[in-house]
Amino acid sequence: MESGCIIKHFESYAPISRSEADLLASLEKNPKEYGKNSNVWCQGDTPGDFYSLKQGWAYSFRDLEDGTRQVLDVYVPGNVIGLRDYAFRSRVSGLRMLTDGVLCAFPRSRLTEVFAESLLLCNIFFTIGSRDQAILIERLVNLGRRSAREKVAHFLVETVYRVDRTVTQPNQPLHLPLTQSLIADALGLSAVHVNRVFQELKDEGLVSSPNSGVQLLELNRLKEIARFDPTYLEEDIQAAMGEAGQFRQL
Amino acid sequence: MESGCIIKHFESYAPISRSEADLLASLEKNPKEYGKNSNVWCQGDTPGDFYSLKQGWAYSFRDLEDGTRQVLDVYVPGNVIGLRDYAFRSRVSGLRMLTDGVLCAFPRSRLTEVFAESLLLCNIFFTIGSRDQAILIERLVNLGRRSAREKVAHFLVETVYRVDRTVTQPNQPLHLPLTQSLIADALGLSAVHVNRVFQELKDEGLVSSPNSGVQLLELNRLKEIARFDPTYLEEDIQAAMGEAGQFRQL
DNA sequence: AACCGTCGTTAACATAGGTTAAACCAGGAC
DNA sequence: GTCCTGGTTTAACCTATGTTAACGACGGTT
Repeated sequence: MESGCIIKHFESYAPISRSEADLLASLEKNPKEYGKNSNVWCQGDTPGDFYSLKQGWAYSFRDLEDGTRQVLDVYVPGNVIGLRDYAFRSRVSGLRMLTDGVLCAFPRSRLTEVFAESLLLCNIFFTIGSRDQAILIERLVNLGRRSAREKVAHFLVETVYRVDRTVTQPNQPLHLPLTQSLIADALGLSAVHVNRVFQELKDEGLVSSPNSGVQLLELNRLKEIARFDPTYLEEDIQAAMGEAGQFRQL
Repeated sequence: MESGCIIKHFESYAPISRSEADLLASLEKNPKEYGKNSNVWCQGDTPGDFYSLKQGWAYSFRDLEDGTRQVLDVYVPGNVIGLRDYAFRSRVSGLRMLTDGVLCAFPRSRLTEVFAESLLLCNIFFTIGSRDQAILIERLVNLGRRSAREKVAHFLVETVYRVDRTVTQPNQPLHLPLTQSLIADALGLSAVHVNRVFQELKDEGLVSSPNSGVQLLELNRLKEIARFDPTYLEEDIQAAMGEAGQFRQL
């Protein structure tokens, strides 16, 4: 477990060598715990570090002038967070914990060095950026052209897909630590209306909400409602680097 | 002019060396002309090339099952297009010309080589990805949490900001080759309603629509309406690479 | 000149989703 | 136990935006 949280995540993209693992390990400063609802950074802050999310859930968001907010993305364990601010002098969005969790920080200033030392890692970072964009694109489609019912279903299904299923028990009911008002702010809806949709979905036996959070009971029905097509989550670094890529030497 | 269209664009991020310019030049296959409304690629296609937009305007979009569509982004001369598909086996969105134009293609397979040969170019590509994300984020906020009037104003102002003002005559009225139904599809609105807000804006003397396209007459008023904050367009590669970055040798 | 297709415009009507507000519920702090 | 607080639930009411449909203006084609 102390193999470092970035490393494990990166291995899911491509086999990485000993030296590359060392390089990644050198990036990580000490893991740090954050309490539920605590801010990791705020929009406008000067970006110093990127993070990888070792435990727990987080979300990025923008607060608007009129007191309303837009949730931009939800992060699940394993995700690399903050690359989006790579070339900016201030953070374009805030980051807050959705649950208690642990983050590993690594300094932005060292990213260029990593690029220089490992082409594979460079490609993986690029792949992550590409995937992040694909997710944003899909969220855009969701916001722009789907009904509230479809939006909610799509968001739930996507989130399940993003959870690393190697961690989740395959056949267990799927539990997401999302609140209804978070979902509302992610989908551009009011919390009241999200609740209306939830009542429907509950009546149909597709979801339930125990103490807190959401349980997905009928993933397949939800996929149908959302017309969910997971292509946009199936990135593949081989497609980018070609077969030869991974045999390159340092 | 034949210095290559990518090169000019990249120089706007950082001074690039002779050898880097040569490297970039080697990427470009022949510029090719595309007619208005022609498809450059379709969603689902196997991604082979990236493009830089030398002349004219283009837009990326997704067609939905119910016949509706979502416009994802509009591209103006100079933009690099398609990086988003970097790590995917099929294009996540289609690309179509908004006007007649010229594109330069460069093969994805060579991008890794570029990364290997020039750290600066690698960083610039990363910066472009970062900027693309910032634009998507802002579009998300626009779709999720603003009124139709604000959406339209914001979209127009953003688009003006993205046009390279070194090309545009500074004090000329700003003309954008956008159609109302494109704007509708970009903002998740109906064409009819976009027209309604256009009537308003025209009555107030903020925009006009001559033969075709949109003229912005009162940019400052539009910015107010949109509560436009251009921070998200002001990326800066120095922030990422640090001061030392650009003095590195090949 | 006549035709056609695309885009813009307008009006009448329909509805999904917003707003407000009040009650409720569970868990944590004391 | 009692109080709070953050989240959920319900209901009544309201409005921004969608839908449909018809017409007009323009540019390109034959």
